Amino acid sequence: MQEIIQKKDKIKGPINLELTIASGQTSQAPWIKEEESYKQLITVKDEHCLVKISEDEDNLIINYQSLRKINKSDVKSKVNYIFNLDFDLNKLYEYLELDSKLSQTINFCEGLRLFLADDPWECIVSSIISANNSILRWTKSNTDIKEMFGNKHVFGDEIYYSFPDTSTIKGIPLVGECSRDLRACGLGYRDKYIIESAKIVDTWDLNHIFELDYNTAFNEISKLPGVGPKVADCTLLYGFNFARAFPSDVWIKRIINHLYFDEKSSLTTKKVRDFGISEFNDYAGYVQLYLFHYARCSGLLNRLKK
DNA sequence: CCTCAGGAGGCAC
DNA sequence: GTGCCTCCTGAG
Repeated sequence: MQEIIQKKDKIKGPINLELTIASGQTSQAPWIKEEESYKQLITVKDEHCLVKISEDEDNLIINYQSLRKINKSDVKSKVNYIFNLDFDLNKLYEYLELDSKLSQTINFCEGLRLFLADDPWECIVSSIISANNSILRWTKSNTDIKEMFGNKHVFGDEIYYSFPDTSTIKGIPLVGECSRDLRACGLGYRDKYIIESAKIVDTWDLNHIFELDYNTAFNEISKLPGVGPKVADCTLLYGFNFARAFPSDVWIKRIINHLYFDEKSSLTTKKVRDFGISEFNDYAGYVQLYLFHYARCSGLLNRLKK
């Protein structure tokens, strides 16, 4: 087990691991909590690496191990990427303070950061599963896919499963042909979307998506079956770190409607997406994250249900 | 038993 | 382009 100590005062703004991991962002299933640390199998330069992250008052502590040799600096930059530690949260808070509707979110979201995907392909699948679904079922499906179809990795007495790649998933038979099918993971009719998407992504170089401008990337990713506007934006935000993406669902529509429009206005999720992108620009993704978490914690979400 | 929530796809207009 | 229905699962 190797160790990386990262001083919190070198990070721009606060970091709350618990909040970030457990806030229901659709990039990946939550990391596993073990006493005071969180652990997960991630990939570092194509090598599988078990990471355990914890914190004390002054430091983030990253412990890691892998079967083959990997560079400490590569582990550090991947973990920093996943927890968006290079992002300046203080600047975001200065921006949120300018709008009284947004400034109230800070109290509920102190240290909440984007929880970015270790693997963009995993994020595409988990975002497809999130559509028309609940967080509880979504989490279970993601975990089941890894355990049923992923590769097993043993570290001492601990067993982890990596997320199955496109060539594995595209070969999974549809329901009825085999008992070990995707529906056994509880994801319902989305099974064919995932298998068909795997066939398409298998012919893509996903790293290419990172290089595109946001609109082009949105059009590209929208070509996949099961990927509509909301899922495309989730994928671009959490899987490819496009800060402008503003995932717009019924919940964010209700919140935006309540805060920025007449209660009786006829907003659609599409209009809300356009509003979010043009209003919040490069902070759109964070504003969506903060508004949703604020609404859930403040009780606003429950009031908007009625 | 029934009803409901949640986005994408598909079809009608 | 907009409106409406179905897809599956688990919770109530």
